[in-house]
Amino acid sequence: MTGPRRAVITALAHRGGHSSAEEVVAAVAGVDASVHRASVYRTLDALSALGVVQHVHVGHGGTAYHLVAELGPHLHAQCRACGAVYDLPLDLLDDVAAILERRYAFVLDAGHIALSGTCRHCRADPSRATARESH
Amino acid sequence: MTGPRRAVITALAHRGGHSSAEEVVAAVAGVDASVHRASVYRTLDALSALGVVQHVHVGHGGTAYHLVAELGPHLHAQCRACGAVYDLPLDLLDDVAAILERRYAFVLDAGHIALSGTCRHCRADPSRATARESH
DNA sequence: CTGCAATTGCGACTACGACGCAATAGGCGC
DNA sequence: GCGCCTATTGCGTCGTAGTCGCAATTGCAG
Repeated sequence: MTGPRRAVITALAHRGGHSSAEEVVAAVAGVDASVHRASVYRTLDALSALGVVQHVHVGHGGTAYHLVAELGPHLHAQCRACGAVYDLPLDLLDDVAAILERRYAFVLDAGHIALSGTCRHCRADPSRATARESH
Repeated sequence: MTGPRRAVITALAHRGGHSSAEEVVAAVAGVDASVHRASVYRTLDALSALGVVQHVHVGHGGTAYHLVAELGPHLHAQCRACGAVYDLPLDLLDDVAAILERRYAFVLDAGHIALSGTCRHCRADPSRATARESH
């Protein structure tokens, strides 16, 4: 457990919730300015392998990282219009996972991607949308 | 309906299945070498808006495009180990969509992201994995 | 305290995609 | 068929996200 690794964990804890890799880089710089960008990336990979952090692929928005300990395992959904990421209960896709396993022998890793759709705010007020994915 | 647009549709049809943007660029070059990279990207966006093509965010693998007419609307799952993308029936997430709408007023767009997991081949033979997402 | 393997800092590099702008070409009305 | 106006294109450049090779460093075990 080296300096940079502690800095990454500290930064993730300090920010809370989901952070993009580049946000983590910035937050780490605030903890220990001598830590290099590439080390943050490598550390995030290493901590993923150890199960300390999880990463989620968010459709349009790249990759998000978060501490597992902070919220426990859970699922994600992203609003296509405003980009917000919502947390969902872990069991939401249990039935789907069972079907996939039975019919296709495919083992689902539900927490690894964010579902996509439109959140209630953006349904009501489409102008909320930041200049995100309109295509 | 201009030259480049036809070239993109032709290229997509010629390749069949799912193609990354850069694969489309390469295929288009084979049809009409004078078509610029940026035009392919813009055309894919335009055709998405028209509903002629669909794009899917595939966890680790970027974005994939396909003609809607070719297979009809459907869902996707990607194997985290080997990167293969599988097609799934459209109704697989209907129950989940209903729950999300009822409980969170979130409108699910199930076809827009690929579910993640491990396919039957990679379960049986982990060495199959190309140098993809191990983290 | 010493030595070795793992990790780090660094910079350059790739890939994917977006943007601004001037030139071009589609297709509509006539 | 003709000309005009708008949408689209080609082009280069920029930005972002992430990776790589390598030499220097650091953690840790003995």
